[in-house]
Amino acid sequence: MPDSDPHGHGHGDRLAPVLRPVRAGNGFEEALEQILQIVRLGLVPGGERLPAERELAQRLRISRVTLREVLKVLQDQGLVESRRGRYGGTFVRARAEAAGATGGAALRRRVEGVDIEDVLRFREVLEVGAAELCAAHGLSGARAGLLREALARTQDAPLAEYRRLDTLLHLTLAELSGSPTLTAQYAAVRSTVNDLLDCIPLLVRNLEHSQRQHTALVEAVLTGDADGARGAMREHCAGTAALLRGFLT
Amino acid sequence: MPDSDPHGHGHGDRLAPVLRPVRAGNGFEEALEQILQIVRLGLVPGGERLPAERELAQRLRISRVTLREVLKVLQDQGLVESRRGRYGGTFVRARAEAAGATGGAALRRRVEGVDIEDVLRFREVLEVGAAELCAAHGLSGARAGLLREALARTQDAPLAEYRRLDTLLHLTLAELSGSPTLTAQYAAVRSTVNDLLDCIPLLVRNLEHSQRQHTALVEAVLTGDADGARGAMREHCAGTAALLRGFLT
DNA sequence: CGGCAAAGGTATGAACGCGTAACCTTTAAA
DNA sequence: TTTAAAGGTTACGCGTTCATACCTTTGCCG
Repeated sequence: MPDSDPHGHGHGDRLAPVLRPVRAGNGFEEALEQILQIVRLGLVPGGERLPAERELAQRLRISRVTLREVLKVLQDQGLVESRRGRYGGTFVRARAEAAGATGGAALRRRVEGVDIEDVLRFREVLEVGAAELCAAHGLSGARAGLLREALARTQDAPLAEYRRLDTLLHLTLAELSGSPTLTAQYAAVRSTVNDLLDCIPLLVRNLEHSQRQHTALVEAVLTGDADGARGAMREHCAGTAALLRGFLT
Repeated sequence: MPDSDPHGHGHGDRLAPVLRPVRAGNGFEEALEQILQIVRLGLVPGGERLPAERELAQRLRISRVTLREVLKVLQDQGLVESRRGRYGGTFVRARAEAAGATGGAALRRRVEGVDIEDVLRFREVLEVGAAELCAAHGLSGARAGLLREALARTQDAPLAEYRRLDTLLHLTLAELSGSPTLTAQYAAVRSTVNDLLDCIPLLVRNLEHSQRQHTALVEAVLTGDADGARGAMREHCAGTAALLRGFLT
């Protein structure tokens, strides 16, 4: 008889999925994670600034003191750079500069311990679901425009910006799904995926392939072809997944 | 020009999906939420006990003091009942007794402020995705057995237990998807769905319909029919969704 | 050229949340 | 009647976080 079930009540570890440790981190760590997300998702491109400290602290509902400790860490890792004076701010460093600062040690530290299968499957579920929701419910003119716009931006993207604009396209689709929870979860998982992608080479072949899939995907979504959208997205995700599974042991 | 973009950097509120307030609650509230999930999901059936305080505190990584404050609240709401002495413990009260205690005021409080569309869409995405993953990857003999078993239990369920066993069936499928993240997210969203379901009448008609869908779903999953599994699950979710949308304003 | 406004940089002290640790009390099985 | 295991209680202390104020830097605009 297992220790955890001394009374024979018979519900072995059914509680496991829910009974995870509370507070994965303190406020400081959570804030760090969120700002890392902004950077990894490319919501603020390299060279541009984050909101001012006072504003950022308010939005995260933490004190400026705590926020500054977070920024201190990011600066030590070479991910951001602060400039004083009016029109100063906290600027996101381009990936090239950033990698130079610590040799990517911080990235490797973040990536190890990630359950790749978990991430890839969860990602696929969210993306395929979002695509299907958008196609099935249809998009109003304005919303369709947003999607088309995001796609267009990826078409004529310089190589260094491709990852960022691709992320934005997918994030747009997630937002258009009409489920804020889905959007937030996608943002979280995608930021992890981007970390993984940073560990492997960027192949132009895959990139062109990606672009064709994006086009087909958006086409299907806009014409309300739910099956087509789902299929296109699944294939698209499978491509990335195969790539990552291949390179990461 | 909007206040939030004084420099014209042009990234309006792209940050919104990520920049939510840190620490939705303190440790106390997070723990409360998790134990509520256990109860709402029926992971511990009415009449049975939660793990002992000392063990529960360890698994949640909180102190016994904090845990006891959580249990105090749950007791005040009539959801659990403590018994002292050896072979005592914290027992989950059956829904009938629980409702009597506070007249369901606590339930109504939890339910208001829920974005129903968000919940229903997110739920559908997760469930359909889990079904497809299971069908596509195939289930080993042991795993297939778990699913069949969970289905069988819902077949001959007394009406009062149906909700609980249905939840367990769906949770099993989520676990079999092979993505712990998906499982955890499903647990969270399903506990909200159960709250919503508690606000509307239970119709035997729907229940029978549900059962047919469950059977078809499991059948499709076990034969590796991904399209069929997805379709069955989507229909199943649509049913619940229509019900909830109809009854809740 | 000088000042203003907005940004980051610094310092301090209090408040609060939470953990640790020890103890008491109850209870049913052995 | 003993005892083990459960809930009930208390006290103290530490680390995080907040609130607040103030200083310093710097570019634009009058």
